[in-house]
Amino acid sequence: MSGQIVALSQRRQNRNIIMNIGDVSKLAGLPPKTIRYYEDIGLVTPLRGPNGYRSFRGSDMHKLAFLGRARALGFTIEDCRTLLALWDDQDRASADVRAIAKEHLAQIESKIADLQDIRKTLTHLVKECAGDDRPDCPILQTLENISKQ
Amino acid sequence: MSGQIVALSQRRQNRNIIMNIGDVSKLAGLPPKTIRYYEDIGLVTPLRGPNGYRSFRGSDMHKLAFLGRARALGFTIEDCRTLLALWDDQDRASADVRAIAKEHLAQIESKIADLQDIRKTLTHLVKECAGDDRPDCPILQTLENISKQ
DNA sequence: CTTGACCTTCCACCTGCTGGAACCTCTATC
DNA sequence: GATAGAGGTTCCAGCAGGTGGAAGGTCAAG
Repeated sequence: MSGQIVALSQRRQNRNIIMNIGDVSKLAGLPPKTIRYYEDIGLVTPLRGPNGYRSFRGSDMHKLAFLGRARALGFTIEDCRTLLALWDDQDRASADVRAIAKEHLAQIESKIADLQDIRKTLTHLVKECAGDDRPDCPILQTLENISKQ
Repeated sequence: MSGQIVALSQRRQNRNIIMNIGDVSKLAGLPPKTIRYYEDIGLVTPLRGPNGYRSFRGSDMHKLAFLGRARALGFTIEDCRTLLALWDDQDRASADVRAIAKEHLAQIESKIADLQDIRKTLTHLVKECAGDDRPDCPILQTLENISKQ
């Protein structure tokens, strides 16, 4: 990890471990805009250099990477805030973390089920529809009157 | 269908086929707010009575029901706009409708795949985590460093 | 000393509604 | 005729989770 940082930002690394937004953006895989947004809502609090630039420490970087992964798993921002706090808290109970993940998993599963229902209907409709230049269309008929489904 | 209307709005039905927003709301299964929103964005254009109340004709009702079903299948508002236009167009080609549905189906399937990936990871993590009062937590460890997954 | 890549802030916009305030209107009842 | 309550109206704000763009400051290289 620190090898990457050195490779990516040799100058800064030589003086300090502090990075600009572009550097963390590349390392954490998050757009600068998103990182600024995360600062706005208090998920990270980078330092500021004398020029007004944000200065990200290693710990900020880690937080952002953590956030990127949690968001990629579909956790809400508020879940992320809680997870970050638990991460920081050495006295946490893993049960708290697990509860959040479990609840989130349940929502994911419910979403999958919803989408599978939709997929089933759509697949059926797409199969039924001739898809030629005639106007007759079972898809529109179904939307017109779902009982025809 | 008209039986329902009569049952639901006998007075109005006796004079005319025109309904207030509450009536169509119940019949189409959409909240009044949503119906007003759909008017705002030009999906329906009910008439207005002398009191300023919206007056929905049977055709407006049908459009709203159509919209409700299309939205329930996850079509975007813009898709709905197009589908409504095709529905109105007696000279449409069913291929146009089918293309929209097919594209939408592809997106649904991609979403399902994404969610299934997430589900897999979360299921694994939830299983791994003891969920007791100790701080050790594979979930946080994974978010900290996804390669540990 | 200029060029271009960064960085800054701020404000608007996206999707698809939803909540609430402030106000008007209709209908039923007293 | 007054009034209560259930409708209806408009407008403005906000949700999640950012994204786009303008207007401007800064830095490093040539």
